[in-house]
Amino acid sequence: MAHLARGEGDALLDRFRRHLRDHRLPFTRQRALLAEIVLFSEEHLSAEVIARKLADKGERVGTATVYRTLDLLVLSGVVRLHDFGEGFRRYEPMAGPADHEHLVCLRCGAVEEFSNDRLARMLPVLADEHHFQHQRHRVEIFGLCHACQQRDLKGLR
Amino acid sequence: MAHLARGEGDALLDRFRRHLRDHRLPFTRQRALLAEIVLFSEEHLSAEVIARKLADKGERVGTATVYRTLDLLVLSGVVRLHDFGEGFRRYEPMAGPADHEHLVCLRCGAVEEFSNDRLARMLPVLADEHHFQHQRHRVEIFGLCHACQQRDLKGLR
DNA sequence: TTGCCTGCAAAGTATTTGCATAACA
DNA sequence: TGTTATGCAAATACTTTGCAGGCAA
Repeated sequence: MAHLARGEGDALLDRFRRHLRDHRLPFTRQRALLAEIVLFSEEHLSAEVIARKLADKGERVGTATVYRTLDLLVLSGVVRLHDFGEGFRRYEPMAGPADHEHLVCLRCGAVEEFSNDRLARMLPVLADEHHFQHQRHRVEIFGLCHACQQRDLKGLR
Repeated sequence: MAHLARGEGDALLDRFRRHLRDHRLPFTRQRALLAEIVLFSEEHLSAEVIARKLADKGERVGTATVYRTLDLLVLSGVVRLHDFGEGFRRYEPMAGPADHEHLVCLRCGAVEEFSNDRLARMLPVLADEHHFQHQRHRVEIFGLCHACQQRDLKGLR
């Protein structure tokens, strides 16, 4: 992960604030707290993890507010929603215009990102071959992350 | 869809029966009914749709049995489980050893399949470049199916 | 017969909604 | 001050589990 350039989180936060202002929606304490957690995170957070981070800070924020604010962040275009088929959703800061794909570790659940031009160019072409109009896509590779591979090697010795 | 060669459903059904026999598990009426619906389907069915198909046949099969039998079908390796992030899961007959990817229509929800050798070879390589051990992957392209594109064109005239 | 299965209903998990109160602009 | 948000709790959607009774081998 760790794709956010310094200041990128700030830019997203600004965009979020602008979105709220443009729609005459208040920038509340809860929204600020949530936005900060998600927009400056290097991970793909779940609603539950976000709620726990708030609780750890000593902030009392209701579950409904967490979900409603996440919706708002997605609507503002500063956060991207993911469903890796785990039974819950994850949220990550929108990292510039560059799309990226995911590597999901089946052992430890870690999620890494990658992007590849050749892949990105290929998918709309493949769609077209099937008379399908590509709008967006999702590529996920499931397997073992580097750390878990190392751990396996150690275990075998 | 429509990828199943004639007789392929029968082969899968045989494999399912063999799996049950090998594990000393009974081949019950419900399991036969469910297997038939899923293994001979051309679509990616949800548990709900499967239950409805059973009900339409006048068969009374409990929800729990539907889910438990689907688990069994997945375990036997004759059915593949999918989660397209719709809030529920879908099941499709395992179509030979050839992996395929999905085209999901955002308008009508139709799911088409496709496969591409170059793509299939590319993904393990990309994983490897990130020191990630590829086990399986998921490629989904979201957009408009041919029918929905046509419909749009008509609407514009 | 014996073990596994089945249906039902209750529990579980993640998320959404309704409503009285509270906070923002 | 007038919206709109918030927290709580109840509701929802899909799936899983527990249990008493019922089939398959």
